[in-house]
Amino acid sequence: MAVHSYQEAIRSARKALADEETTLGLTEIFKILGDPTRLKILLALNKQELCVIDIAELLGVTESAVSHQLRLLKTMRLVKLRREGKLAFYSLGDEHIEDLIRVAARHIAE
Amino acid sequence: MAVHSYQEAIRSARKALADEETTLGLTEIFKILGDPTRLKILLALNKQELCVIDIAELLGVTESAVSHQLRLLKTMRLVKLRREGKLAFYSLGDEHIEDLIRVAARHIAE
DNA sequence: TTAACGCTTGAACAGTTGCTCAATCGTTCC
DNA sequence: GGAACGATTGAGCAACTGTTCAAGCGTTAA
Repeated sequence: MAVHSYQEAIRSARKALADEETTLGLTEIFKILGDPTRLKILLALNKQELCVIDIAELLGVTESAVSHQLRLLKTMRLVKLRREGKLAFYSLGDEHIEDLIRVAARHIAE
Repeated sequence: MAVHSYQEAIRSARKALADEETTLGLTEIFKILGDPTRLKILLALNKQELCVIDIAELLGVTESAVSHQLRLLKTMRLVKLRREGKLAFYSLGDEHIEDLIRVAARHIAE
């Protein structure tokens, strides 16, 4: 639908901003993905579960740094945890993440 | 395709992390979207162009704050500028943004 | 029990971020 | 020209973020 007047444009924009709560929820997701360590963790867990030590080694960062970020990701329900003995296996907790990353990648490729 | 051994899982993860440059590009996009002011600007410009004063009023922030963020968005080619007299009309510079926001919204709605 | 291992946690620190404020620029109107 | 207006800019600041480091927890192996 085309916008016919500037007044109408402003009304349309106001409508797009109406749901403040959703908007803030969106920023939370994007903020999470906007850090290299966290995004790499999610990429690494894309198709399989991994334990903390291996994630750390794959990313080239300390276990501590990974653990801190995993806690955040778990809180946001983007990863989930399975304990097995003294190992902690993490895996993706949400199927939409893959979509998000794919769409963003398309932007880069343009 | 299923992963049959943990060694294979590690190989798969390593492959997912192979393209460091793309990964960093992705975080740049997500970082941009991960701020309420910037995301709101993009939402407001979703279907029409707007000038700085009106964006500021719609978001309830100062023109200065909007202008700072618009500069960033313009640098990243997420918005583009059209000057008309003393007004500066901004509009979306990329059609993928809408997709990104839609996919992220789906995550929230779950 | 003790030691080793995988992982987590909290405090502290350095770096970054987004805003405010004041000054300024460019355009329009008188 | 000068005033008004829309917009931009840079410096400064407060808040936030991600990492490091050291300490500690739970589990397993000796």
